[in-house]
Amino acid sequence: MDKQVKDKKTAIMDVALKLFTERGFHGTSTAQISKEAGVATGTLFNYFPTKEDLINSLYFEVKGRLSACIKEGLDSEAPFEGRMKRLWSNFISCGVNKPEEFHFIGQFSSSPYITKITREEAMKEYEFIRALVEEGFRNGEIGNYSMELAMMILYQSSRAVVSLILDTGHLQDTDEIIEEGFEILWRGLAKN
Amino acid sequence: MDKQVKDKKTAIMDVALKLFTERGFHGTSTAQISKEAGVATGTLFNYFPTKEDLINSLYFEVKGRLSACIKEGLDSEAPFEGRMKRLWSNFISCGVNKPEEFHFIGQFSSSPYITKITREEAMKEYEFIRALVEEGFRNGEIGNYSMELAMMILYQSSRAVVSLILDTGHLQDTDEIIEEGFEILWRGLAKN
DNA sequence: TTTTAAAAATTGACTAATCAGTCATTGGTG
DNA sequence: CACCAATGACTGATTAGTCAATTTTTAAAA
Repeated sequence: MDKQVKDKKTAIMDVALKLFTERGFHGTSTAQISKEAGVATGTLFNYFPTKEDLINSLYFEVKGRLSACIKEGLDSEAPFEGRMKRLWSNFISCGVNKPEEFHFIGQFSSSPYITKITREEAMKEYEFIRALVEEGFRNGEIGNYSMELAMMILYQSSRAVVSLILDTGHLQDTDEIIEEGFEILWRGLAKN
Repeated sequence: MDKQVKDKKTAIMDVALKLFTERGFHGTSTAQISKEAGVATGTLFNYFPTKEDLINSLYFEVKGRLSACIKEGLDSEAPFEGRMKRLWSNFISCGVNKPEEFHFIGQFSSSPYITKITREEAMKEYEFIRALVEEGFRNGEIGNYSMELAMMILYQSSRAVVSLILDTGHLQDTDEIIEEGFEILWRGLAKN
C-alpha cells in the first residue's frame, strides 16, 4: 500500500470519525464523507465495500488507539492503589486528549446497531482493566462488592469525568479533577 | 381533545419511543412509525408538523415521566444520607422499570436533533437533584469536592448501575445492587 | 534515458430505494 | 348538512452503492 493510497484511506477515516461523532452514523452520508475527504464517492467504496464496513473498520482502529493510550505505563510493579490511579489517570487524560475517539466509542457502544456479540468482542480490548480489578478483589484491596458493579462504576465514573472536562471546558483543571475524582472513587471502592 | 385523538397521538408516541430506542433517530423513518402505530403517514404530521417536533415532544414527555418517578418520596424530613439514598434508589429503580425511557434519554440527550430550548427546559426537571447535592455541600455532609464532579459521578454511576442490571439481566438482584452501589457512592462522596 | 503498455487507482454520472413532508379526497360524527 | 380528523398516493430531495471511462503508477523494454 503506497503513500497515495494510505493518504486517501486515512483522509476518509479521519473525516468519517469527525462526522460520525458530530452527526451520528445515520446522520452522516457517504457522499458527505467523500466530499469532505476530497475524494470521489467511488473511492470510498473501493476501500470500504459498504458503509457498515467503514464504521466497523473505524471502530477497531479507534478502539485500538484508545486502548493503547490507556495501557501506557500500567505494567509497573507499583502497589495496587498506584496502578489503579494510573489506570484512572490514563483513562481520563486519553479521553481528554482524544475527544473525537472518546465520543465515537461512547456513541458506538451504546448504539442500537451493535449486537451483543460485537459488544462483547469489543470488551476484550479492555480485558486488562478487568484483570486489574480482579487482582484488587483477590488481594483484598477492593471491598467486597460485585465484580461487575465495581467495573461499571470505575468505567462510567471515568467517562463522566472526561465528559465534565470536555463539555465544560475545564481543560486547564484536568490534573486537579483527576486527583479529586480518584479520591472519590478510591474511597468508595477500597477496603476500609 | 377527545379519546380518539388522544389514542392516535399516544399510539404514535409509544411506537416512536420504542423504535427510536431500538434504531436511533435517523434509523427510524416516519413511515415506519405511522405504519406500526396503525395510522396513515399524514396523521403523524397532523400531530407533529415535523419529525423534529415529534422527537422534541417525545423527549420532553419521557424526561418528565422519569423525573416524576425519581422525585417520589424525596420531600421527606429524613436525614441527608437517607434522602440521598432514596434519590439513588429511585434513580435506579425508575431506570430499571422504564428501560425504554432510560435508554431513550441516555442515547439521545446529546443529539443535535434536540433543540437547545428543549434541553434546557428538560434540565429544569432535574434541578432538585442539584439542590439536594448543594444542600449536602453546605451542611458539610459531602466532602469538599467540585460540585459538578460530584453531580456527574452521582448521575453517571446510577446510570452505570441501571445498565448493569438491564444488560446482564440481574433484575432479581436489583435491591442488593442498589445497596452495594450506594455503599460505594456514599463512602466516596461523604465527608470523613 | 525514453517509450510503452498493462495494472491499479480514481472518478462522477447514474440507479433504485427510501426519505420527510404535502394535499386533495374521504368518511365518520353531531 | 357542516365539520374536521384521517387518509395514502404523491413529490422532490437524498440515500447507499455501481460501473464504464479516465487518469496515474509501475516497471520492463528499447
